[in-house]
Amino acid sequence: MMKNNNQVSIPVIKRLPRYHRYLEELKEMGIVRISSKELSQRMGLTASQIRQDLNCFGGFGQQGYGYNIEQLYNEIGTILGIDKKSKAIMIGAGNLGHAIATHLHFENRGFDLIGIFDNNPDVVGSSVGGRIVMDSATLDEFCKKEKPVVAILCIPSEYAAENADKLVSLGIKGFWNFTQYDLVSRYDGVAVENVHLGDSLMTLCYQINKFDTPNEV
Amino acid sequence: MMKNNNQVSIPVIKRLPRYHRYLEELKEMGIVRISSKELSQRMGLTASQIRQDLNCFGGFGQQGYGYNIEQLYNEIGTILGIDKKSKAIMIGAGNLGHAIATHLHFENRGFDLIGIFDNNPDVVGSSVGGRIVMDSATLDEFCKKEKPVVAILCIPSEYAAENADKLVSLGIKGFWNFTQYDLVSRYDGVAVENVHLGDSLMTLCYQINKFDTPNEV
DNA sequence: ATATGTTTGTTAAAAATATGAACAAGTTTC
DNA sequence: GAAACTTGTTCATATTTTTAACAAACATAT
Repeated sequence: MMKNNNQVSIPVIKRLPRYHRYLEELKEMGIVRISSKELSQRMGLTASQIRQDLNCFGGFGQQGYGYNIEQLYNEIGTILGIDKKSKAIMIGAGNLGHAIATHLHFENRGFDLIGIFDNNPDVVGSSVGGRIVMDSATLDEFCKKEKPVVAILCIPSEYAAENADKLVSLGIKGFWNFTQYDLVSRYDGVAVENVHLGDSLMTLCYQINKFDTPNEV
Repeated sequence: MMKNNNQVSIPVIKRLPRYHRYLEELKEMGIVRISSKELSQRMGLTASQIRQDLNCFGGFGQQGYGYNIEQLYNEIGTILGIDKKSKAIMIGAGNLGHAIATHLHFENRGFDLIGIFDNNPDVVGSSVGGRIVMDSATLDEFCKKEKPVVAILCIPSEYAAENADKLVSLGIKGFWNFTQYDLVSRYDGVAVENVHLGDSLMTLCYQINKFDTPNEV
């Protein structure tokens, strides 16, 4: 069913989780089928874009009928790979790491969080979301044995570079980066998904002040 | 000094915080000036783009010299409005809210977090980052008195819509939305900055699995 | 069965965004 | 004062992303 996924653009990929969310909601409402037109109205975009996005991966709909919601939901899940359950580890169990580890449902999004590491003796040994925080000193050994593929960086920005280098050498193929440090294009074949909360907040700041700033040409 | 900010594209705005970060780093390294060429090499983009981005707001450089780092840093800060210190409140003091409230430096990014609210009696009254969590029942009164402009939503997605509607009626002009709920275009003149962590994780999931999936055309 | 209305997949056009080249004018440096 | 830089700006081009259009396929109703 799947088409060539050789070069699907990032913006398309970024929209898939949103489709997935809306479809899940529709599914739970008991709705069976939907047209690109109606979905577009619900989501606030054009029907054309929906059809084109989906056709990057294959034809999941049917003329005159539309899309079967459950089928499309599953297809998008497969495209995203959330049935794979890749092994992930978290580096840093501070405030943010703690919240991410307990708040997110990794298992619903293609990951299995198999280890949390910190170098603070006060934190090592404590429980975070039912998982015991391990000492960073044992990271090498752990990785060689368990072979995680993704690392979640919840450490201070100044330690990001050295940690990332080390993790890549230990076989990590992707980062979920919560630090301010730019991991962009530092390594080949390593995926990086940045969550720059500070940048996001500043963008909001701009938008807020834009409205009530008089034009001062 | 500022040009017309009537219609600067979102991609440009989203790049400003990154410029800001790099300039801060250069400033702390004691470097005084930099050319668009050198900055472009450090940041992995073209000198042309940097000059064009900056010129959306005005001419901050000087021929033959380049840009004064401290000055440009301050200018970008002003453009983003981080000196304004807009009043912000947080709704939801669970794991994530707790982490956001204690981890982020709001005062460096144009905001002053003046209140945290929750409706869980076990949480109300506790201290989060030095701030006492207030009862959601007192939200109306608080807003009428303090007039916050931004709300940070750290509540379960199913309560997002009702809370947002209420907050808008109480004068909120912008949301930092950590829920999965789509606040897009629900209100006019209200800024929304989404942090969809689940979507971000699924995007990473796709990228990870893309590499090791054989083409099945 | 047939006609009518719906909706997809796909192609083509349009819009937005990014890139690159060029250059006069102002600075710095020697 | 001359040579080397570098910006702000303009223009042309390339790339990416979005929107529009429509034939072919299906559903539904009579």
